[in-house]
Amino acid sequence: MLKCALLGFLKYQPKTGYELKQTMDQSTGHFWHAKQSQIYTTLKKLEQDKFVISHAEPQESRPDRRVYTITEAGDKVLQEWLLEPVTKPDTTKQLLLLKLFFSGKLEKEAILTQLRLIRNLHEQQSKLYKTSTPDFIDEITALQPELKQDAHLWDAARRFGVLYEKMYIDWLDETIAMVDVEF
Amino acid sequence: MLKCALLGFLKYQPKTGYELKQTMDQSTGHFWHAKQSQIYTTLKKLEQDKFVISHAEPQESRPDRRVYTITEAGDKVLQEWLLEPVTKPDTTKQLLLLKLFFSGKLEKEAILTQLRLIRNLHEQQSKLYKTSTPDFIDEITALQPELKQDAHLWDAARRFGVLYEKMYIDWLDETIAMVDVEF
DNA sequence: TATAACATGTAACTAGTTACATGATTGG
DNA sequence: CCAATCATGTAACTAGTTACATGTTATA
Repeated sequence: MLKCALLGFLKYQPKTGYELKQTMDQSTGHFWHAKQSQIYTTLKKLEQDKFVISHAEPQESRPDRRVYTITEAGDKVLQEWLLEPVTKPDTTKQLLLLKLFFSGKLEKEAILTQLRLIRNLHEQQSKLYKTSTPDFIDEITALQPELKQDAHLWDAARRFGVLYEKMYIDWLDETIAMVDVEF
Repeated sequence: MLKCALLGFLKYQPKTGYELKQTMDQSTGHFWHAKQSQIYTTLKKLEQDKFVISHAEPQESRPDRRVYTITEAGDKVLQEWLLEPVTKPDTTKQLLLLKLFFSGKLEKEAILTQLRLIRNLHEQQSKLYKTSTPDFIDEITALQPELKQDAHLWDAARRFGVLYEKMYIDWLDETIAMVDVEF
């Protein structure tokens, strides 16, 4: 699906592999991510399939920037993919839950330490999402009114992050309390 | 990590690949799953590494059951894995969010249909988790008191499922309402 | 003086999915 | 009679990760 994600970003504007990585990290990072190396190999495949074309922009003292542009064929597959409904919930893999599931024989403190460590991480993550974005939507709407709806959906995805982190922390607090009592 | 999950289950008792699949689906299914084929190939690797041993139990009119047992070496790696803390939050991939993120140019009804479809799925999923388990913990504690703590952690994992589905549905309702107003 | 940002990519690997192949028994 | 359950596995594939390789410029 990374293919479709890259096409999605390139639909807005042509970008290099390097820029795509940054854009992803800043926007879809919390629900879709990829390593730089995978982005480069996927772009190569997309170009073989003629869903994107690239041209090299020479630079002094740096490797050429290879800028990718979506083609009509690419636009078509993107459109088809967007219209094809998601028909099953994502099966997420949660390492922490897996480990916890098998941790019944561990010492109380080992479990609590683990849970508190993860709690800190989620606390931090939570803060990242809380930058207010109604403003941001107003700004986009003022500058690029054609992106108004896009901006609302971007914010919906951000909201998911906010609610997810809140839920996660609530669950951790409840679980920490339970371990405290039962172990 | 499937390796560790399989070792975790085999620690409780020897099982076949087929049984491991069923056990996973019923217990860790919502945060860790695997296809039957992957389970078989992973068991083979675990046996090469001497972390499990297997023996064939002949059966009439069916393939032999190949029952896997965890070895001492396997127990050791399991233990090490359990003690090694998880130091970063899971990066989950959410196909629905990815698609939604790029759906700004879709028709209002296409988006709403998609969101409602997913809402149904999560509604169903949600019901699966809501079977009360305080009873179940009491039962385990009565029959196998040595598993009492395990049972509490299994229930914590289930609780995560409950809270996750609730959060997801809340977010969907909020997003559906937003699309209704803004599109 | 070191490290982050810029900028590209390949090779080897691990993980996971899909499709195939086989075949009896049980329940609706 | 058809589908589900039991029960094993392989082959080919896609997806994703880790490690390597190169080299400049700006900033702290």
